[in-house]
Amino acid sequence: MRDAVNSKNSILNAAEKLFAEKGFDGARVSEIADEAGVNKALIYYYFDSKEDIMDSLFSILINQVINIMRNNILDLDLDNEDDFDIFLDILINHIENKRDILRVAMTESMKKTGKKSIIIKIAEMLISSEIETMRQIVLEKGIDFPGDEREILVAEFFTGVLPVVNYILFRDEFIENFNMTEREYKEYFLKAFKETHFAYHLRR
Amino acid sequence: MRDAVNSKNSILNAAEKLFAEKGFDGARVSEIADEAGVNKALIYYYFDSKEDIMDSLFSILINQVINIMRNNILDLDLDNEDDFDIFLDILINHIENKRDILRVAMTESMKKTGKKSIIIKIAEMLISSEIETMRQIVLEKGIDFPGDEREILVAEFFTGVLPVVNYILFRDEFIENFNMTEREYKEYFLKAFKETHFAYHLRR
Amino acid sequence: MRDAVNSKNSILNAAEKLFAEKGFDGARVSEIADEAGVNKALIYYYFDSKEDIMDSLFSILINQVINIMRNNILDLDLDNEDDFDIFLDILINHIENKRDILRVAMTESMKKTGKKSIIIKIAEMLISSEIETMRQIVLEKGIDFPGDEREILVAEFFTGVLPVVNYILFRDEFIENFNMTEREYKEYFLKAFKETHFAYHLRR
Amino acid sequence: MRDAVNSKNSILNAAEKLFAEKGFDGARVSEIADEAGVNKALIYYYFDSKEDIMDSLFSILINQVINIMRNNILDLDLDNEDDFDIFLDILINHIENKRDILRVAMTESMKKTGKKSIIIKIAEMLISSEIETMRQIVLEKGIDFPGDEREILVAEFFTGVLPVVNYILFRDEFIENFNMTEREYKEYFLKAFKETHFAYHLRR
DNA sequence: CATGAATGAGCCTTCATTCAT
DNA sequence: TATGAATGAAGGCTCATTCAT
Repeated sequence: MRDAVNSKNSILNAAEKLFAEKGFDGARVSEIADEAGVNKALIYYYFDSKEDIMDSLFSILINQVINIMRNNILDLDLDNEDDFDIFLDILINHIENKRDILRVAMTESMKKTGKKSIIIKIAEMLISSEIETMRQIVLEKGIDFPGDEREILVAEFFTGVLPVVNYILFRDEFIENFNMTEREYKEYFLKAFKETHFAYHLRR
Repeated sequence: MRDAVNSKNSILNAAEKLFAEKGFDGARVSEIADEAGVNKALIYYYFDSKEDIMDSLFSILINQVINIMRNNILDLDLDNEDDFDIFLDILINHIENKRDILRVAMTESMKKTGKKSIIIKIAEMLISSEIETMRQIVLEKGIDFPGDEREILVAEFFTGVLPVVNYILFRDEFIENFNMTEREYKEYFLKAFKETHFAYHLRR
Repeated sequence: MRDAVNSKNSILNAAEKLFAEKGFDGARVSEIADEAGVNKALIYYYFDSKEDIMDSLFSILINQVINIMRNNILDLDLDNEDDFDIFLDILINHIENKRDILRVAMTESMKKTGKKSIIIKIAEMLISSEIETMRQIVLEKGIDFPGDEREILVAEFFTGVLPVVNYILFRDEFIENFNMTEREYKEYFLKAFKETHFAYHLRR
Repeated sequence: MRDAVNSKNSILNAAEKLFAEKGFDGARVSEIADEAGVNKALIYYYFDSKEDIMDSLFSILINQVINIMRNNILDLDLDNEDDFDIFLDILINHIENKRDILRVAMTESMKKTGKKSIIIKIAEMLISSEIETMRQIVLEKGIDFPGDEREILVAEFFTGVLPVVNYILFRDEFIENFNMTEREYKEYFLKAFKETHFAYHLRR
């Protein structure tokens, strides 16, 4: 191979896949090496430790989230149904693409390790970004700034972001166990999501 | 403390705690023994394997869910705000009490192991119960049976149950990182939850 | 085997032998296990780490040195040739018996690790003991206390103890390479040692 | 700095330092490369293996010993106190300069590897040289050839050379642990050494 | 000469599990 | 029931060494 970039990426991809399947502790470094098609020792040439691989993956994820946010998605007017649909589509698409690493992020974030979890880090970014957007809207349109920014964070996080993430992560199992098609699964979820989260935006 | 029943319970309690903290793979049988104050080998007198401990915990959880469901919680009329509040209170309380094991259930269920996850099992129970309840209402009141039972499952699961579970599981970290009090955290969540999930019930 | 004391001792003996042959870093834990006839993991049941094995060996050595010192060897009058001969005999015998671990102690002590080496620890014990003995003699006989106790330490250590230790440690190689018998080797060394170290005691 | 000769020398110097600090097995090839400021692979351009580096260092040491011996140091009359002082000074100086590599030579020689140790090789050189010198003296002065040349070797080695070597190797630790100045340490040792080894020469 | 990338072998340590009492 | 001792099977990580450029 003799190709540094490819080797390192192979490792990252393999790790992402295996961490998603078995969890961080359940995945074996040797499996990652096999999956990546590289020598096990090479992993330690590029990374300090197994944990360092996960940190790198999380770091990449965070950068991607930042890029997504920069792409003015948040400029959409979520109180408008068409915009909300577009936003939802984009959001689901992004989450869909980051499925595996998000699965890892969720499971690892739920452990009580004492360290700041990656999900919280992402939440921080989202809120600070959303608040910035809001301030601009407030300035431009002269409307009231909504009560407490932390209130928005909590609402968006638990009734907006997390349901979508969970919808993606549990899809395969849901479809298999409750015999529905992927189309039905999506239809049911979107209907419910719009009746709840969109309704919430409307009312504000 | 040193009799049979207590030994077994000590082990289960210790395992619940450690699985919640470190995940199933991260927790060590010897740690469980230490935390439980029993000899490591004794664990294998009561349980076949480490996995058997978790299965036992999940089995207990499922029985508790069944008991909760039997206690006619589902007889409440969720389209009535007072009833919804009562229901929400009870639900949150129950989830609160099962915090640790639910944390384990969530993290383990998110892995792509191929086996039916415990979260799916619980979802199955909830839907079959809810549908049974509905059938009775349909019979008694002569009203229409709602479109598709699976639609209800999806809606209830992703916009009802999971947000509440996540609200409990992420509490400590949220409070710590976004400097809010426990009271504020609860207030913000309940407000959002009612504006979404309760609104959803109303509209049906 | 199922015999704790024997297992632990087997490990210690095997480690002593292998550390002496190959040095601490050169010896393999698996070799130690094989040599001891125990499972490799059992080593970690009794010891925290490979280093802990060596520390235990050194700790045992130090205790033995203490015991040797307690056995009033130091009460001998080293300025009397017969006593000196007896003393020398005892000293050589002891060192002979602790050959292997002393070999390890010497090689490890020569590394510049920054930690206090075991050879220095033993030297400390010897000097404090010798000084105590001297104080008593001074008190009993009313003679002058020799100049500086540290002077004695240096002299005894480099012209007394270390030569004897080295004489033991280099024996096999000397005999093999300079074709002498064990008897000749001993004779030559004792002659030289008495002409130097004993002469030194005499002159004081 | 970056030319061939310097690269090789950097490697040798770095290896000497690290072998002295950590022993041959404890030192890492990558550390040597870092310390030398060269690429790790370059080491294998100049040397066949890690062991080859040490062999080169020992080879250099032996050549230096030969040079030292050629400088007619051994022509001094060690039975004359002034000459003995001069000799001692020169000897200590030389050993001082070869400190690090001598430390390695000592520790590696003490292992029971079966191979002829470098310390023994040096001893061989010393004795053959000394004996040659003696034969000349015997021829020139018509005096008796001393009993057994191996007797001389043993005496010189264990009561002459090794004490001086050890004095150098243990200096730093001695000074630090027995709170003496470097000057005191030297004074005490020289006094003892002369009272023993010089006295021995006198008596012959 | 020099170097970034790669690797086979193996090392220390751990862990779930079992055995004997 | 309970436990100290024991073990097979890895697991993460390291290291001397080699390769390709």
